Amino acid sequence: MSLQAVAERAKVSTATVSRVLNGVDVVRASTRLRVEIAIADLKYHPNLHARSLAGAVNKTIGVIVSNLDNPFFLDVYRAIESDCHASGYEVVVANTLYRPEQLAAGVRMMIGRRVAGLALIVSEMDDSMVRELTEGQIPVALYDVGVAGGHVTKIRVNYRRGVERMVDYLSALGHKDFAFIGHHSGLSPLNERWTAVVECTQATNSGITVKQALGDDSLQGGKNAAAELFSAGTPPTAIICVNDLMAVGALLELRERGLHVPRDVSVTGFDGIELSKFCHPALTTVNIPRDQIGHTIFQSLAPGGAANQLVGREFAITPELVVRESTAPRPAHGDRQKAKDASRG
Amino acid sequence: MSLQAVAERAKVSTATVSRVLNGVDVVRASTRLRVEIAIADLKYHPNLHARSLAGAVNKTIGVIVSNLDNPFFLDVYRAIESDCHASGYEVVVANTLYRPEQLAAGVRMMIGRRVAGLALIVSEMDDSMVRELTEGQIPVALYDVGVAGGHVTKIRVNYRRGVERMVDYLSALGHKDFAFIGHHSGLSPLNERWTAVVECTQATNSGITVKQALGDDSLQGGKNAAAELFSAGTPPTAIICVNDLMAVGALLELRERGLHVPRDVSVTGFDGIELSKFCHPALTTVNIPRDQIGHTIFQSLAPGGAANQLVGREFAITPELVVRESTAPRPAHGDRQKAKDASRG
DNA sequence: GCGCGGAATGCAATCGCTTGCATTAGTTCG
DNA sequence: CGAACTAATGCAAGCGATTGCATTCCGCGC
Repeated sequence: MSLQAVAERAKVSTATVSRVLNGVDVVRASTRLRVEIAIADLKYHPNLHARSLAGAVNKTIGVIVSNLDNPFFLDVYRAIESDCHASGYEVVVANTLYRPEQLAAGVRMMIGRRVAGLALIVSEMDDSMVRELTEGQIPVALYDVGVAGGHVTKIRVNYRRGVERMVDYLSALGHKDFAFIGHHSGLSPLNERWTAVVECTQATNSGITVKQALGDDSLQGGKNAAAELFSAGTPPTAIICVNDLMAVGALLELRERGLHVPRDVSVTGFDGIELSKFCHPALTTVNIPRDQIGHTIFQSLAPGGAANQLVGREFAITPELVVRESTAPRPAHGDRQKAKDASRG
Repeated sequence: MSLQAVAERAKVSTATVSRVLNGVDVVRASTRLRVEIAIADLKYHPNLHARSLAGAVNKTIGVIVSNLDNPFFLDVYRAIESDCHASGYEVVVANTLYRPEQLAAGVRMMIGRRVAGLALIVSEMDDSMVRELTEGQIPVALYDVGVAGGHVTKIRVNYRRGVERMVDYLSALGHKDFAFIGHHSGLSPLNERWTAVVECTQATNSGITVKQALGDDSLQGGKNAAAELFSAGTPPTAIICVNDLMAVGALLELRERGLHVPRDVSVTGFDGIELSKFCHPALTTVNIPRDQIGHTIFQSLAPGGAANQLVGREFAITPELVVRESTAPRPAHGDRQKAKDASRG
C-alpha cells in the first residue's frame, strides 16, 4: 500500500511510480502501463500526508465558520468550496459554534495542516487571534473583523448601512416601538449590530424605543427571543432580527401568540438566505451577497490569476434592502391592543 | 518553524521537544519549561502531516454526504462532529452534490488522508464503490446502502415502513389523488422511496392514483416540482414529499397558487428537520432520528469502548409519523374545484 | 562495431515528526 | 567516594512521498 510496494510489483523505482502518479510526462508508455496496472492491482492510494510533507504544492484551503447550521455560513462556504473544486483545491471546514476556544483549535489545526490559505468567517475573533494571524505567514481572509494588509484580505459588510435602510424603512411605515433580536451580544461584531440599531433609531429624533432580546443563533433561539419580547413591557410593533434564521424562528412564536405578521407586527431579517423567501410570510430582509463573499475569499486566497490584485486589500460590501411580505405600516392604536393581549399569553 | 528549530532554541533534542508536545510525562519540569518557551517564542505549530506520517495514531474521521444544504445531512454531520470533538477526533467532510464522481473523489481523498474511519451518508453509491470500500481496510459506516459485515457497519432506515404509515394515514383521511415529490430518481435509494410510495398506495385496493414530480433537493426544487404537479392532469389532494426541505418548497408554490394547506391540499415531509416545525403550516412528517444516526456512526467508527459491539453490525431504524398541521381530510368535491382552477395558474 | 546523445530510469536526500534503544545525568547508599 | 539504579535526554531509523542529479538504455550515424 505504499509507493514502494507498487514499485516492486511494477519492477521499477519509486521515482518512476511517482512520476506516473503525477503525470510527469517522461515515462515510456509501456512502463507507465505496467505501473498503472500495479496501482490498480494493489488498490493503491497515495498517502496525502507523505505527499505534502515531501513538498508537493499544498492545494488545500481552510475555512472556519461560526455556525454551519445557519445557512448564511453554509452559503459562503459552498461558494468557496465550489471555486476550490473548480481549481483543484480541497477545502477543510471547521465549525466553532461561536466558541473562542474552538476557533483557536480550528486555527491551530489549519496551520498544522499547512493550508495554502485560511478563511475566517467568524464573529468570535479577539484581538490576539487577529494579531497572531496577521503576524503569521499564510494568506488569510477575514470577514467583518481585523484589518487588511500584507497577506490578509478583509471583507467588510457595511451593516450599519443595512440597518439604516431597515430602520428608515420601518420608521417611514410609522413604527415607534422597535425590538431587536440578536445572539451572542458579548462578541463585538454582534454587539456592533445592536449598537447600530440603537444609534439609527435614536438618530431619527422621534421618540422611538428599542429593546433587545437574545437567543441562540437558531430557529428556536429566534422563537425564544421573540417570546421574551412579549413577556413584559410594551410589545414592539417592529422586530428587527439580526439574521433571517432567527427571524423565521420569531415568526413562529408570533403565530403561536395569535399575532399576525405583518398586520400586527412587522418582522425583518438580515442576510437574504433562501429560506427568507420560502417562509411565510416571506421576510423583508437585507441581502448580503454570500456568493460574492465566497468568490472574493477564494480569489484572495488562491495564488495565481487575479489573486495579486486582491490579496491584502479590503472589500466593502453594501447590503441591499429587500422588501417582502413581513413588514407593513404600524397598526392603529386600537389594533395594537391585540399585541398587548398576546403579551399575557 | 520545525521541531528542529525549537530544539535548537531550547538546547535539547527534537525527541525531547516531541515529548513535551505530546505530553509524554518523563521530561523534567525545568526542561519542559524551556521547551515551552521556545515553542511560544517561535510560534511553532507542529506539522500534522509529518505527525501522521510518523505514525501517530490517526484521530481523524471522514464524513461524506450528498448535500450539506439539506439540514438532514447537516444534522447527522453535526452529531458526528460533536462526538468526535468530545473524544479528541477531528472530522473532515466532503459534499458530493449527488454526483458519483465527486463521491469517488471524496473517497479517494479520505483514503489518502488515512482517516481512522469513513462515514458515507450518500445516495449515489454504486455497487462497485460499495465493493471497493468493503474490500478496503478502514472501518466504514454506510447509510442506507450496502451490507454490514467485517469492518463495515450499516445503518438502515425502514423507509417503506415510514411511507406505509404516511400513506395509511392519508388514506384514512380519504385522499385518493396522491402525488410524490422527489429528486434524483436515477439513484437507487431514492428510486426505492418512490417505489415504496407506489406499492403502498396500490396495496390499499381503493382506486388510488399517484404521480411523481422531480426537482432538485432544495427548497426551490420542491417548489418547481409542486408547480409541475399542478400544470397538467388531475391535481392531487395529498402530496408526499421525499423530504422536509422539498416539502417546504412545495408549500410556497401552493401558497402562490392560492391553495390552502391543508384545507385544499395535504402536504407531508420526511426527516423531521427542525424547519419542518417552523414552517407554516408545520409539516406532518416522518421523523428520522438524525442524532442517533450520527452517534451510532461515530461509535462504530471510533475504536475503543462500545465500538466492538457495533462495528460490522447493521442497525435498523424505524421512523415515526409526526402529525402536525399540513394534513387534513380530503376536501369535498366542490372544494376540490379550487385546485383545478389553480392548475391553470 | 563503436561512440554519441537524448530519453528513461534509478539513487538517495529531504520533508517534520515519533519512538525504541542507547547514553548520560542525578540520586541514593554502602 | 564510587557503585548501582533510575530518571532524563539524545540518537537515529523509519513513515511515504517528491525530485535533482547520476546513470543506464536505445537507436543512429559513421
